[in-house]
Amino acid sequence: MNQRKKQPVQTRKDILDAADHEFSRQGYAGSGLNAIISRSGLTKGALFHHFADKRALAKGWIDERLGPAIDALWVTPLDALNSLDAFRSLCRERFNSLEPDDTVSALSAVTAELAARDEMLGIALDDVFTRWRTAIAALLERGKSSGWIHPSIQPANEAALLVSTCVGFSVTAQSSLNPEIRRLAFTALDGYLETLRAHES
Amino acid sequence: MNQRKKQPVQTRKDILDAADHEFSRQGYAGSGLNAIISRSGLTKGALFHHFADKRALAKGWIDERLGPAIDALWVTPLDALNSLDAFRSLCRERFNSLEPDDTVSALSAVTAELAARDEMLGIALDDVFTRWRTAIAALLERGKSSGWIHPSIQPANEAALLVSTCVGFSVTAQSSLNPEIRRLAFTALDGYLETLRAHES
DNA sequence: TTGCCATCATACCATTTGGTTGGTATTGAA
DNA sequence: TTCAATACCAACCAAATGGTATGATGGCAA
Repeated sequence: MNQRKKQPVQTRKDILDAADHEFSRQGYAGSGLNAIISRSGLTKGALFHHFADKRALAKGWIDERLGPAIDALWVTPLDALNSLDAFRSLCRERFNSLEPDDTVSALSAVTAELAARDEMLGIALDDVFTRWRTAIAALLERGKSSGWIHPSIQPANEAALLVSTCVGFSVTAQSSLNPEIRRLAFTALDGYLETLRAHES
Repeated sequence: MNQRKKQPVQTRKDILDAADHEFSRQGYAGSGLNAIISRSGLTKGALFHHFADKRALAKGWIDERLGPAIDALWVTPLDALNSLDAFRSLCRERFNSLEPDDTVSALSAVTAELAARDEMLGIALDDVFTRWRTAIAALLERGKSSGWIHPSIQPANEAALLVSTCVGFSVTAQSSLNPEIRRLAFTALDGYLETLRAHES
């Protein structure tokens, strides 16, 4: 009775949407399955039909929502860039914005919570970070070829540092009461990015 | 019956020790009070006698354990330094170590989990970060006076960036499957620290 | 049209959650 | 020695947790 029209694709999407909303805001342990199904408008039967358990739901969320969201915010834009100034502009756009970036902070929070404790989810999260790092490293590599990045720069090292710094931004920004701290840190980061430039000679 | 000898100071210490162990590893939401009292060897009556509720326990943990642990790892050592090389050595010692630093990663994880959601705990965590940032800024300020930090450097900015980066390290290190990433990122960080040096002339 | 499986809903389950209650033993001050 | 406040324990509690059992319905192949 009161059975909704059967639409498994949409149903799965609705569940992942609700999971995204909860996991992003409350973390993994902080999100209850009841809250998720309540938000999705579905029932526990639908949830456990599409996902084996809570972990599988989190895995689906990381692979199909969190990862693509990071790709859209960073990876894809980075692939299109071809100058240091454009890179600095993108960083400024992402970090100097007033509202805290909930996508990166969700990735950071769930990584801090789960990566060391759950191997499967840790690997899924590592995939996201790897794509991010690779996109930055590829950009710097292009810069070395094109001559706007200093030849002594090692792209993989800088990429690892930059991703770490982005994550650190999102976490510390949650804490710092005055949003000024975020701006101060970015100013320093922007100065650091400038040091990557090939010296005019 | 079976009443342990009354020692309120020791009891409170035991509870905070157990809370430290659980909160550091499982996070706030992931830590159950039952697990904490079970580890402490005490009972729920003792816990709720010394702490009003779970939040108050977390507040006590941050103020009396997590904060002082960060002070011991960073603030106090930083206060004793007086050269850029010594600063770089301290960073290398803290980050290039094989085992992940559980103190900073605990601070990072609990900040990502709570800072935006709980004002009281957020303020307590902000205190820890502020002391950390202040210690770095003070060091850089000394460096400018002594002439081993470039005059154009703005200590507050660099301090905010460095703390963010430290936090980012601890989080991303949890995820990255190969510990090499940590080393790559540190190498880049070390290169960045060198750019703070006053130019020989 | 029939039959069957995927897709849902409903009701239920054991366990765990943070938190209380009422009491007992200990302690230090009077 | 008395006495009240402190420190602690054991048992209990309602609510929420992740998860299951069962059944109903829809759609599609035969």
